[in-house]
Amino acid sequence: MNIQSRSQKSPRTDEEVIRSCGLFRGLDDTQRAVLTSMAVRKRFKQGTPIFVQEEACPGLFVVDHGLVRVFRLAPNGQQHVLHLCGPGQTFAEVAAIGGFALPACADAAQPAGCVMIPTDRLQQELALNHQLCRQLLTGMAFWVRHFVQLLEDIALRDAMGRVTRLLYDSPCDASGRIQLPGAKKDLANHLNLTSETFSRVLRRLAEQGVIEFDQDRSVHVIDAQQLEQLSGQSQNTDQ
Amino acid sequence: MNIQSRSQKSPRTDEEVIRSCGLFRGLDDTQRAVLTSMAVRKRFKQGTPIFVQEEACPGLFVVDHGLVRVFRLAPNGQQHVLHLCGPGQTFAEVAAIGGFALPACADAAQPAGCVMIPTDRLQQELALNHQLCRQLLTGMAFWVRHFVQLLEDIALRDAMGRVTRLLYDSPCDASGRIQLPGAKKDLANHLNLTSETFSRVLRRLAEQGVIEFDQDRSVHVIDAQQLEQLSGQSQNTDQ
DNA sequence: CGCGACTTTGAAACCTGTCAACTCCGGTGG
DNA sequence: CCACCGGAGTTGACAGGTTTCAAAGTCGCG
Repeated sequence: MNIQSRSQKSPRTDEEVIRSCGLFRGLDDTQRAVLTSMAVRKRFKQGTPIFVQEEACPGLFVVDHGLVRVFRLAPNGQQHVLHLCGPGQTFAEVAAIGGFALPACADAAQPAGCVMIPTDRLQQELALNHQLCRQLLTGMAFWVRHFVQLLEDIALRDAMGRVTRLLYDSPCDASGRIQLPGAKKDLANHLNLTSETFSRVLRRLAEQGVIEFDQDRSVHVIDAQQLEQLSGQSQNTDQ
Repeated sequence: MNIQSRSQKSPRTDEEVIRSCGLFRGLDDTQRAVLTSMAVRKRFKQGTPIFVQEEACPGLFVVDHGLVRVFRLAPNGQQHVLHLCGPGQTFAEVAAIGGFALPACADAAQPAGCVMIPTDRLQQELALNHQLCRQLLTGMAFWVRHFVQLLEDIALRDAMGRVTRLLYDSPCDASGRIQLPGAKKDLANHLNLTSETFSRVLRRLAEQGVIEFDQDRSVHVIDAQQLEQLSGQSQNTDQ
């Protein structure tokens, strides 16, 4: 499990937010300054829609604080949570860079503040700035790889496998406590499970002594080794 | 349904193959010439492994003729078919561009010929060539969008929805005949179904008069309207 | 306090995977 | 030429995991 590094304070400068973002890691100060100069601040109250799919993309968003829920809406009203974006993560990058309509919706799962780089200014900069292009290109490649893994998880793992993998990949503090981001129903949906199944799996893990519930939506990992083992395999309970 | 455009002859020059490829659409002649100069020919007999996941990426592949199966292998031996690549399609682009290990395996589902652009030469070129960078950047963005759709399909649709969508999106000739690419078991696996379920769904569609089987692995669409309707919705058989 | 959203829990229904048998087809070798 | 074989595809019966439905419990908030 990853050890949570910094605990971020809310008021950060645009430059700090952009620097904290994985997608822009590798840019030098000059490059970042260019992006910072284009940045626009956005704030969203909990539950507020940020954008709707099929619309033109307003820009590339970097989360400063809070939690953003990116989800895809099917014609019949079903929705699937693609990402829960916390501080330092980006969303709508793909549409902003590719220059097409938004493939998904987003709203604020918790009160959230973002830095937005408008699509047109980003495009202008991309036309001139070779280094930025390359940086985003490799960033995008990582992004695809991430999706391939997500796809594999949903396709090849059963409920237990998906949940344990989520826990195993989640950041935790030094004592092994994991703060679940967002509501359980959103997490469950992201794993393509119902909240009921999610709940049941968690209980089974607790009964087996692998985890314990703390109050306040946090989970304490007791048997990290078994958790790893469970998250490593998939389907078939054999062996 | 898309109308199949050209039927390609096998022997094409490297330049023609690269031009036919969606990822490189938008490049001018000079740019394409640069890529062509780096190109290496590869041929694979049916069933031959092309590469194995976790290896270093040899290069970016463009399919000239035949069919390539790209799939991910889980630790327990299960596999999931990510793509069936026909003529004009690329694979291993992500790893070649991002410069990391291959996230998936590939083999020849049918005898196949490919044009390969070696990773190191591609990287060299990307370092210098701004236009190529931009082109691949937007290409990559489309690629991500494609994955989001694939994810949505598998997450939000039931077996009937996935199969009808496959049929609806498949290229057909003017009379509405669809040539299924590759073996049914591979197609089924790509949709995250077993071949048994795939077969049953197809039969149900035939019983309802939506499609008819021709011999020779091809399908004749009778009621395109109903097919569209079925492919548009998901889960729940209601209405 | 009381409403509403989230979570938990149980029972039943459903879809899909698994297992097994059978057919069909192409290739091999006697 | 034909018997034999193995892989792909079809079909049926069955089991199992998840969803669905329903109800009760919990938490936060006006």
